[in-house]
Amino acid sequence: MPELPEVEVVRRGLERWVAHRTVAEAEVLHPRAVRRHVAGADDFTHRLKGHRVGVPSRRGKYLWLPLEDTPQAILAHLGMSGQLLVQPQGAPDEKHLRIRVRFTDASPPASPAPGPAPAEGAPVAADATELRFVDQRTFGGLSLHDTTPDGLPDVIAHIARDPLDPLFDDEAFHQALRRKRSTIKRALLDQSLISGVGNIYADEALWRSRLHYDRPTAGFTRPRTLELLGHVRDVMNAALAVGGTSFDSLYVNVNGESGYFDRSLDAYGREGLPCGRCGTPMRRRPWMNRSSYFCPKCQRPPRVSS
DNA sequence: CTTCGATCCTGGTAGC
DNA sequence: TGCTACCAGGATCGAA
Repeated sequence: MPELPEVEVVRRGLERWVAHRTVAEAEVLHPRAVRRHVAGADDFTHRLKGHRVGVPSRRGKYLWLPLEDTPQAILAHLGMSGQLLVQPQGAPDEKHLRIRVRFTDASPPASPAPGPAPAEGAPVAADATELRFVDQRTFGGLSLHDTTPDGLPDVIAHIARDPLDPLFDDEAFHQALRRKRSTIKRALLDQSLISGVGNIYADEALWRSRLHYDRPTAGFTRPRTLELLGHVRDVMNAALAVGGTSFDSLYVNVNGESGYFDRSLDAYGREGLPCGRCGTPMRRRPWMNRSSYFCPKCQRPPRVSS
């Protein structure tokens, strides 16, 4: 369940290992992984071939690799279980390998290869690596899109800036909340309002803010909105500081190492465990076909709650 | 127009 | 043991 910090960790890995390399060949092993590329798998592979990858960018949970000297980019979304791995060529295929991209050139010099060291007596060129998209549940995928003049893939123009973006507009976000007839957790997960927040960090930020997930947004005061945004940024920065998070064992960062931190979360997944502030057992409630975790004492439900 | 719920997918696990 | 049911959940789409 990669959210913004995990995706940013992947982006950094791609910048390190894939930027400025030229695509030799792409191979689609599962058509569903390119379903957002409407022209199909063959078109996807043909159009990648021979292009040089630029510096990866990210907005919210989306990341993309610009193709240099073209107005196009490879857009990636990891969905729930997607991984982008940089693996030595010849490493065994992962069980859920969906897309493979080989390059004509090596990684930048002076770079130790990711992954396990080559077996003794069978040396592998240190930078003979390829990019792999691995995804058990195939909610994620890759696709090629035209970019807008500011470099954004056109299909994600509706995705809002994320809270770590210097151009994120706190005041505009607050006014949007006030206009909504919605509740705060729904709003936090609405990628057209604020991007990059998923179920885990939403629960964490709400716990820190002592806000119940069903609280209506219309009555939010500016200080309350700003405090919440502060906590959203804090939980994301904390996760970034330890190299991304989530405890779903499916998630592995771009170098093939586990990106999950051991730090216990304060809310998510803590049903029945004591609240870190007041000791009250935390609760889990079914919510939008998933779960919300909260402290029933610190995070009181609104009066008019379903 | 906004809001909201169903749906996609697969592997792990709980329960019988 | 072997089966079923359920759970994880981001984004999209269509219904209300």
